[in-house]
Amino acid sequence: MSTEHLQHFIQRTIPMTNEKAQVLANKFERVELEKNEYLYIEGKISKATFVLETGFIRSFTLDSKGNEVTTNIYSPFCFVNDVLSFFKQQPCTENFQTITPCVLWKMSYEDVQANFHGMPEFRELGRMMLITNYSNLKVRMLGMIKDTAEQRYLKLIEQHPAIFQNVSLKIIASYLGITDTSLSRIRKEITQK
Amino acid sequence: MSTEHLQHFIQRTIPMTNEKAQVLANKFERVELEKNEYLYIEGKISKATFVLETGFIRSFTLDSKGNEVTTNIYSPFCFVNDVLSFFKQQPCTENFQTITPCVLWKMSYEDVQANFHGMPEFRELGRMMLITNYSNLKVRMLGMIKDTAEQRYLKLIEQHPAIFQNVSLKIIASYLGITDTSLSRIRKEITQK
DNA sequence: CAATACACTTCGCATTTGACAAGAAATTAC
DNA sequence: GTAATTTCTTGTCAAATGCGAAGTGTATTG
Repeated sequence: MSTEHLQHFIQRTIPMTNEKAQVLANKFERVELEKNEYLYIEGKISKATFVLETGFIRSFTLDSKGNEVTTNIYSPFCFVNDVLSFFKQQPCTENFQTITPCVLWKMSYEDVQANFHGMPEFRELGRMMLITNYSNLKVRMLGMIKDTAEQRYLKLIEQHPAIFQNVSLKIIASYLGITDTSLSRIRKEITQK
Repeated sequence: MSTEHLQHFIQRTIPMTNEKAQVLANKFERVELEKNEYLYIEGKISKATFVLETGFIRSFTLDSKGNEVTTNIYSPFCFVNDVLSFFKQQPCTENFQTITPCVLWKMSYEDVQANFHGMPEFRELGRMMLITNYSNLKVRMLGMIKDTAEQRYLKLIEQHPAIFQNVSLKIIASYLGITDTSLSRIRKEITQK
């Protein structure tokens, strides 16, 4: 299978020559997953890190009442991992599950370790993964604070319309921090305007 | 003024010899601030990074209705900075303000840059700053999802009792994601148990 | 095709939470 | 020490939100 798109993703993330990017891309293993398969389980230690090429993935955890709460929805191309669990080899704090069939690129913890010291580009990629994740989390956190549920919904439609063709409104609602009932009400109000 | 405590903080963060830690510590400049002074202003680019030795600081932003929402409360010893603004030299997304008089250790962006390449310990400290901030943010985010306001309140008392002697309940309530009215009700219920 | 499951919407009701205002207590300023 | 300000609590009321159930439409399966 072609690593062409993966290579471009790497170059978008960290500028480097085609050759270097090709070397890095070849260190990933292609993985296909069905719908509803798990990448990470809460409480277990992450053994691999992923890049998503096609499909949709969500991370979720349980609230105090036992309800599943979606913490993130991943659409391609992007890193998919529990960075803290992976780098610090501590238990995952969330579950990661495919929402649709997915094509992923996988690298094991051992492979990352083996390449980390020899290749500066590798370290840079790891660093960028951390910064990207942190940045996304912060944007999300501030969005939760500053915006109303309706504003978050409109932003999501605008920025990730593909999610609405592939992910159920129940999961989207949970990601927006509301129930599917409330989301339904919001959608009704918007169409009436 | 003695850099002794700063040096120990550095060594707790990244294990290194006393000599190395002393060199690093000496690159910080001691700063004293009054109550209610600002370290960072939303929209401006961070020019310095801080370590808090004594006092309390909060970060906050405005929600869609213009209310101040406290995003974090900092108590010593800890890093205080808008990491993304500092490292990527992009506008701050929050305001940082002293809640009490504070003693801080400051390093300018230029000094960090000047030392970053020569000293591996420096890079490590920067990396650890990023990881610590990310980890804290993630714990906070998950706490907001998984716990009730009462549970968050009890955890804060348990883990940072000193905050309750130095920070107003209005700010604490906002940090917990509720109004001061709700916090007052929670406190009442707890004492009645 | 029929049966079943699933996704989404909608209704009524209960609960939670916030907004506002009043008042008590504590702190600060002069 | 007194006045002024701020902080904290408490009550009432209104709005927002979640919950459970019912109903509709769509997709899936045997």
